[in-house]
Formats: sequence, structure tokens, C-alpha cells
Amino acid sequence: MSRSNPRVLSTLERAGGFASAQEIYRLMQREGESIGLTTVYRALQSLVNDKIVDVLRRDDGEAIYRLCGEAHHHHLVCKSCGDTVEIEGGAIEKWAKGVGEEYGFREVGHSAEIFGICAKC
Amino acid sequence: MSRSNPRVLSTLERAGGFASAQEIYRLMQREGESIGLTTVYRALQSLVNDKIVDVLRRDDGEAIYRLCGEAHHHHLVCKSCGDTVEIEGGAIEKWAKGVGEEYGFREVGHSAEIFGICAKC
DNA sequence: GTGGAAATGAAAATCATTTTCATTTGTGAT
DNA sequence: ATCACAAATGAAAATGATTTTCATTTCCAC
Repeated sequence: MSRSNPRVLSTLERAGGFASAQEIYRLMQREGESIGLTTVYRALQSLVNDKIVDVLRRDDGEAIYRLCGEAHHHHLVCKSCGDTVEIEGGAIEKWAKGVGEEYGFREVGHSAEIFGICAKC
Repeated sequence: MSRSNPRVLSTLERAGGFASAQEIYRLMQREGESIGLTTVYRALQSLVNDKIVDVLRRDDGEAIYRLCGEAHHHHLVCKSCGDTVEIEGGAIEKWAKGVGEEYGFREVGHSAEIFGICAKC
């Protein structure tokens, strides 16, 4: 079930590794690629499942996708301009695992994001 | 121009300081309050403008509101049955604040969740 | 080739949120 | 009390992203 359409991935790369589904769709159209919006969404979902791309949310709630580095990391996002810094999260990893186990949870994972206003804004 | 409808604010408080516009609306309806969804949205916008409440995003993109400055907590959620435990996050608070400042960010906030499979499941 | 599974995409459905607009309410002046 | 006018309200329509449906096409294994 590999719906990870390579054309979508390559477009996301070309977009600077940071774009919404709609933007990717528009970009592909503009470049004369024949593809449906539905397929773009499905490809992105699949890429997220396969942990090839990351999803974040813009302030307006629109989902934006970007290529994901290998290592598990977190994000520091500027609420104003959307600028993003990738963060090491050693402390968090331990915290999440510890808390989860304390309550008897198995297969403990976590998500964390930091947001604020960056120096430029 | 004070559209910060006090009934909306009080409902948000009663909701445990963490709810979406739709949830607040449903809650008020269930309690027999007569109010329109539009008014709930406008009141929340106004409360955000006045920095009385904070807005975050759920994973699905829905906006959730909470009282500003309220001691906030995190959640430990079971992926299987949805059971949720509220968690203290002292360690996270410091981590987020520290990392944000390290990169020159202002008004630093954060979100974090832990998920896994609970003992019962 | 043939058959069935997977992929595709157009159109419709969903859902949160915003906008429009007609109506009601509150307020202050007279 | 009355009038006038600004602000608040909410029903309904509009918007926009995302998902679902479903009929069609493509791909492969045989």
C-alpha cells in the first residue's frame, strides 16, 4: 500500500521542504503535472505514516509538511513568521518515558512543541 | 467593544480551562443557556485579543482555548481506550522556556502530550 | 490476455471557522 | 418616555481545508 507518490515527495523537496497540501497541489499544477488534490493528500498522509515527513500546523490551522530528519526531534516555532528550529529533546524523552511507566503505560511515545515569537519578529 | 461575553468565559473556566469553541457551545446548550455559535466564536476571539485566554491547536487542527496563566498541565493518553491522566510538567516548563530563550524567542509557550497503552488495555 | 487488487481523481460530504445581514438590545440625549 | 444610533446577537450562507465516495484506470501475477 505504498501511496507515497514520489512526485509529491519531490515537489515537497523542491518547495524548500515546507509546504501545505494545497500549496504542493498548486505547485504541481503550475508545473504542468497532472495530479489530483486527493492524491496529494493521500501521498502526504502516507509519507507521514512512514515518518518520511513531519506535520505541523500553521496559526490558521492549515497543516504544513516538511521533510523530517532521521533523529527524533522537536520544534521551536515562531508564531508570527512560522520560522522553525529543530530541537534536541533528550530531557523530554526521559520525562515522557518515566511518566508513562509510572502510570503503567506501555509503548510510550510523546509529542512536544515549543512556540513563541522569534528574534526577527 | 467588549465582546468578551462573561458567560463564555465562565463556561471555559468550568470546562477545566481547556476547550474548543464547539465544545463550549455544546456545553452551554446542554446547560440551557441561550447563545449562538457565532457569539461564542466572537467572545473567544475577543478574549484572545485581550490576552485573557490562550489558543492552541489540537492534532486535528481544531483550536482549543484555555485561561491564560492558568497553571497548565499535560496529558497522558491511552491510544487504545482514550483514558487520560493529567500530569504535572515542571520539567517541561523549564525545558521549553530554556530552549526558547536560548534561541532568542519571546513569549515562549509549549504543548506536550504523552501517549501509550494503559495498563487496562 | 484475464482477474483482482491498488491507485487515481472528480465530485460530494464534512467540519471548523468566518462573514453577512437583518434584528434586537442598550445607552445616552432630549 | 421617546428617539436615534452604536454595539451585540444569531441564523443562515460562505469559505476553505480535509476526507469520503465511488466509478474508472493502472499494475501485476498468473
